[in-house]
Amino acid sequence: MANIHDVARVAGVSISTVSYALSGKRPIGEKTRLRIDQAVRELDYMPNAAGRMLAGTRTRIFALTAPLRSDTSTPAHMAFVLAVATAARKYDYDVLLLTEDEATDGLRRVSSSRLVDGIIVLDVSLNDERADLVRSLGVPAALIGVPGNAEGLVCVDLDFEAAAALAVDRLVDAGHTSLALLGHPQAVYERGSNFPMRFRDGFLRRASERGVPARFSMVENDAPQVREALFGVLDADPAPTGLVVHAEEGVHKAILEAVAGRGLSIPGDLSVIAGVPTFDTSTFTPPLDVIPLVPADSCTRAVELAVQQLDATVEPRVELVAPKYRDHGSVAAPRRRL
Amino acid sequence: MANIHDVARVAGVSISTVSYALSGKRPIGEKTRLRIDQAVRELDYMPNAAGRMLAGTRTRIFALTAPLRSDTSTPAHMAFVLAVATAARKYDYDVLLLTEDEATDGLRRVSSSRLVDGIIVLDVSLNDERADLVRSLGVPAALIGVPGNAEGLVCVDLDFEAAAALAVDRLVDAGHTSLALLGHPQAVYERGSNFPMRFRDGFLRRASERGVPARFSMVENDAPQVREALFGVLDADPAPTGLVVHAEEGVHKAILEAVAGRGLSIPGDLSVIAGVPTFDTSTFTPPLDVIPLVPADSCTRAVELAVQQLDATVEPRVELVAPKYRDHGSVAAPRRRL
DNA sequence: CGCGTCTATCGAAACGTTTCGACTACGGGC
DNA sequence: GCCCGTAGTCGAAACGTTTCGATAGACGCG
Repeated sequence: MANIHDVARVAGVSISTVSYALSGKRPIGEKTRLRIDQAVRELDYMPNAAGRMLAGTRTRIFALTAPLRSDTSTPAHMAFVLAVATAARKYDYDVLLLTEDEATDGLRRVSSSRLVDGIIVLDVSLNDERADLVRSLGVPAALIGVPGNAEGLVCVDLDFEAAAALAVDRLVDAGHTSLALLGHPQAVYERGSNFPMRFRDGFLRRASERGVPARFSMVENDAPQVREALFGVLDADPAPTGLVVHAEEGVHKAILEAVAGRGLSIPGDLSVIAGVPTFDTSTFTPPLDVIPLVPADSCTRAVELAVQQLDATVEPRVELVAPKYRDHGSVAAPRRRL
Repeated sequence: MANIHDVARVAGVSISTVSYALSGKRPIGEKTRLRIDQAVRELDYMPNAAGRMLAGTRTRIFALTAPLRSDTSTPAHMAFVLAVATAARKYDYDVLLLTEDEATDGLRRVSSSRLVDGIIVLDVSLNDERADLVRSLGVPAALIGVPGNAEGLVCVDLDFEAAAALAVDRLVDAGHTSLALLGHPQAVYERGSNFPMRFRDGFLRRASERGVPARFSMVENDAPQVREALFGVLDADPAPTGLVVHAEEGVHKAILEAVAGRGLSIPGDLSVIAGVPTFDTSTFTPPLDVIPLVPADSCTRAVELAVQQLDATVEPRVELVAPKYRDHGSVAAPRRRL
């Protein structure tokens, strides 16, 4: 495998000239550069990563810590991992994957051995020990999600409260006077991530601000229980005519089936909005209006912030990404009460 | 950040002594080692990864290439990624994640810059360009899955044909005389991975060997269509009393619902076996007998084989992992024909 | 007492870059 | 004619390890 000395010899220059020609950090004569380019191609030269890391002060690697356990990993997790990896490549960074059982030890290891230049933290929970660790390590880092104590940290996340509020506004603006939110299974609210709560709180607060009665119900991820929960909600008084769903893909499908099974039409009898899913609701029958959670949005920004920390100090902050509404025709004015 | 020179100075020895003390590659005097250990703790020393890579000939990093696109990533993919990362750590290896759109370029990049010691290839498809690339790179590698042309490659995979045959045997041994397989959506068989076909072929072949009529039907991932496909199969003549399902989790659930909805009991009216899922079927209602696909099995072995290639030549091979059957009571003798 | 054989340790080279400082040659401004 | 700045190039140091070969002392043995 060719190294920089080989290239220098073939091109008839010194190695520093080769280095500068490749990095462009100093001007190089036209024909010299051509000879060097030629030699590089001829030898199929590619700089050795270890040499580079050692001499430069960058490894061009980020650690990505995702609390992945095979039992709790949804397709959404994967989408985030993917989005981080893709965003990192845009800055010529690679991604080293750390798993759940290595969460803190792994972070400690790769950062104090200087294997990585920074850390991206995924799926941050309210009481996340990785948040404290990152703070104490003092390494460039960006969290995707907001921990209980975000002091001194750089965090990025979708504005879940605003997303829920946006859903409420849409429904109320369309004329609905009674709303409901079907949420994740109870376990999700108890352990871990705080975004389901933020969505729920945003929903209830805005409904109250708008003076509209609203109920919230948690739903297990299982078709019969979905149906039961849905019917329970729809039979309330006053019966909700606007529904927001914040749940897994399977639950959405089960809800649509149950709605159809009950002889209700969307949006004729019931207006429905899907809240912050990572999957595509436009292929559902019927397609659902949606306020999507786009992993690429938060992840790109997080990587960007991590990169900035490499040669400048970045003020700690919580950046909330504004939600967007996508209309697919599942919201309409409520049918007149008889 | 302390380096090996600092440790040497504090311990009052030379750096080579420190290195040998830490690696254990040469004998070190008792009290010298104690002084070194003490210095290491005192300074919180951790060897610099880049220096190590450069001097040693190992980077202690594997590349993991997974053809992940956010649109096609199932929880199963994640389970494999996870299993590889976990297995790698057992050998003190870290995992660098390469994504779909970087598949070949990324592999080329990380291997010719010597950033990784080897490559683990996930979710190999029949006509996988990564297989050819790995062959031509001549880098230690292990594929999980079997490409069309496996020549010169080290591959590991579950023995899907044997798994299907095992399912057939169980049902036939229990007395069933007509079987059916509900498989993945058609698209899965057309594009990509070959394991669904291998499972299907194993099923049909063993059924034919056992002289039992068997039908195969592809099922879209959508509850109404699942029901339709199921009923279509059950209404065949002779009506199958033994059913094998090779599909996503949601499809399994939809099938169980549809079976119940039709007033059929498991295993009273219908015996059901789940074929090579990565999810847990013991919590279904009713729990299903299963021949599980355990990501950790193949992944651990693949990592092991990659590690072996680092300092020995490993003969190219396709290693098929033997399937195991787990009984949860969803198979019984068929009810007597009236 | 001299020799070989250990054990424990050291010094120095090597890994492959990047980057700093120095040098030459050249052109322009005064 | 001198001074300065700039383009283009080179040599050497530095990054932090691992590992080879050498050396010094201890020990047993003839």
